[in-house]
Amino acid sequence: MTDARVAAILKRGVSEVITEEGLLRLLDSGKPLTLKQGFDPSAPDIHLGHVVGLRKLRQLQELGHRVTLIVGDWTARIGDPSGQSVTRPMLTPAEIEINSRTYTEQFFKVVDSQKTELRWQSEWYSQFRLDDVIRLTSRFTIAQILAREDFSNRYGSGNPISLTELFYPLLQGYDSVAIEADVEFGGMDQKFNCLLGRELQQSSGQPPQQVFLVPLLIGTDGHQKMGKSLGNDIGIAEPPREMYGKVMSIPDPLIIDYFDWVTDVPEEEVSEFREQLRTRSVNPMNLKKRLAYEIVGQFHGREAAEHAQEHFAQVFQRRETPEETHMVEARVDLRGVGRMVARGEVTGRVQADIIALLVETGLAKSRSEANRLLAQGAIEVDGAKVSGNPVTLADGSIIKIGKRRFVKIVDIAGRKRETPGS
RNA sequence: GGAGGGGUGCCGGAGUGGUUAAUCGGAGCAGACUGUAAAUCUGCCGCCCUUAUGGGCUGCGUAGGUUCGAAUCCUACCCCCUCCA
Repeated sequence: MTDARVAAILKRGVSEVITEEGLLRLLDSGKPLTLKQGFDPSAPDIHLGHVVGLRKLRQLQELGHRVTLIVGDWTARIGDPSGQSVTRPMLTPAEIEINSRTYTEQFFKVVDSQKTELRWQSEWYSQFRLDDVIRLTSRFTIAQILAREDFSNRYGSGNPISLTELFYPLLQGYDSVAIEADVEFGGMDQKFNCLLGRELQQSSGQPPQQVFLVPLLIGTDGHQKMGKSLGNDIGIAEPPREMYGKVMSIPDPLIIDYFDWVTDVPEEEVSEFREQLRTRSVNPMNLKKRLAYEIVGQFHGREAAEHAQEHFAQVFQRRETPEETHMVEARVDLRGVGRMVARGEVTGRVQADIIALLVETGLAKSRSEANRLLAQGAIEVDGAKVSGNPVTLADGSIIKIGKRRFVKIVDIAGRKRETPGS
């Protein structure tokens, strides 16, 4: 009776299910399943790439299944070698704690917290003794580990592989044993690790978990899988405008994948979009606007999505200055910026050292960078391009840097003069 | 333990005594074009002073040394990789 719903779940945003028969059998059994999802607390922010899988968890929760979220506080010490980068720095327990809190908070924006159990790897690994480690490692051979492509590539090209990295898949796999997982979820790059879990469960006398692999969403750069460290991510905790804008910046070929994997736009409509793109009967930008609207709406609500859309149209399409009420504010004492001299107390206008202002408000990393921006004509104040220093501005002036960064100046000193009490 | 190779800017990777803040590619930033797409073109891309011209400082694993002058030569040390055992 759940067949139609299950079929829908398996249709979109799925790369591979191992094994599909196994999964269907479990789903048909009527028993609430334990869906395993692990996370590495070194990266606290969830982005759309994660959402592809999280949506699947959510959908299955709605059929009555339970998610077990594993905090990888031990694997985080190693750093996931999936990919090909080298060993990462270890995290302190305090950092892990903070990251975990942020992570779970965001996690539950997609997944139902009522149907989720949170487990820490340290629950079982802190009890581990050397004989446990030996027992675990003895079940695998180097050849098995090197069967994994990124390991063998690194090995073949002479890049280092630390022994601890070889442990990563083992630990992740053993987690499945510890919680008796029925299904493990992950991106395609987790295939090897998930399969290892199956083997460990089998040799521990448990039925092997099914593996539910979702595709890897390409990031805003259009080339690499989405990841915070690559700077091509769209975080689900980002403010609506930011999120909307980032979606608008994805290259056209990604539009359909995004619709398909991270929105609820009906299948038929997505097919229509695909066709329109193919025949060029639509300006892709319009589809992207719809996409951005859907995505922002999913995380911030309809109203925020509408505002973001309007803001986008205003600032980037009509090239107007955004409403001040939503602008980032830079609180500075206009009399104290750099070495500039405050004049014109009466009108409130002062000659400000724009370079110092940019640096002090964090809009430029260094004075050199600020100078460069100025020299390249990237700075506007109150709608007029700035070509030299100093610059006349006042409390409430708006500075624009490049195409998309706007900052409103709030003069602390000025405010103080007006309201001496606060 | 032995033999060989290597550590250069965010990444890749040139450079083996001076004109090298360090060729080139990628990433990034800015400008033009535009749909905050792609492609393309242009400029920038260590820090600081300077309106600008220009100048100063730091920099090629670490610490010393040779030299008028070193990423480039010498010494010691640290780290990485490959092969043999």
